Amino acid sequence: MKELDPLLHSQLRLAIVSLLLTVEEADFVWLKEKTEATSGNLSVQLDKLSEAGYISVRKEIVGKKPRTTCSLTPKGRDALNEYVRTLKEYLHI
Amino acid sequence: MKELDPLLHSQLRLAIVSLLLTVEEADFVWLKEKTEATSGNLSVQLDKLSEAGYISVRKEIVGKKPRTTCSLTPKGRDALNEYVRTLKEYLHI
DNA sequence: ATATTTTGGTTTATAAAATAAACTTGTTTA
DNA sequence: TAAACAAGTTTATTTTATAAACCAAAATAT
Repeated sequence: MKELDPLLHSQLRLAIVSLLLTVEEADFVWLKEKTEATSGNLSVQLDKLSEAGYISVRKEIVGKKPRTTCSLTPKGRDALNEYVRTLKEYLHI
Repeated sequence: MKELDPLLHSQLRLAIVSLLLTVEEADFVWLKEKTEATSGNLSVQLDKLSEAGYISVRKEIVGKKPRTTCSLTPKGRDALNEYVRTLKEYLHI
């Protein structure tokens, strides 16, 4: 049996990547609202996705406030597609 | 966002349940071969699924050897269906 | 006959994740 | 100007997954 990419096979990271799939760009605050994760957890998981090259993260100051914007990279998109393929094999869907 | 049943959202447990979906009954040795898990890991995860009522486990001695046979319960099947529904929502598939 | 290996596991220990709590820095607001 | 808030980060704790060690009985080799 093929293994499920452990980077994607995590509740929160899968949620993040799924959201990014629909939206082209998303900031920290929006992701936090959508996922209902704590800031800390979200921060950690974004780092992991970023280090894997699955998402790109841009940090800037906008109107005196910090803003962290994320988007799915082609590599991330590929990984997700592969993950879905594997899942479908598992679940016969 | 709905949460993915943590009992199913685990590489090995999902593999086990997926296999049981196709086969009505399976013994420890067969599951071990198919999943390529270690005995210890398999034993632990079967216990968790069993305690959750997702699978039923029968232990017997057959021809002087122990045999552990597992099968998916209706509850387990329902949980898996729900899990799949949630995943589909996440992934838009 | 008796060591030795194999089978079919279980139990315990370790490594890795996920999550939460505490902290930081700058910014409003009372 | 002290208190509260926003947007995060860092560190600590808990939970999970995984692996290593162990066990009992049977089969095999010596």
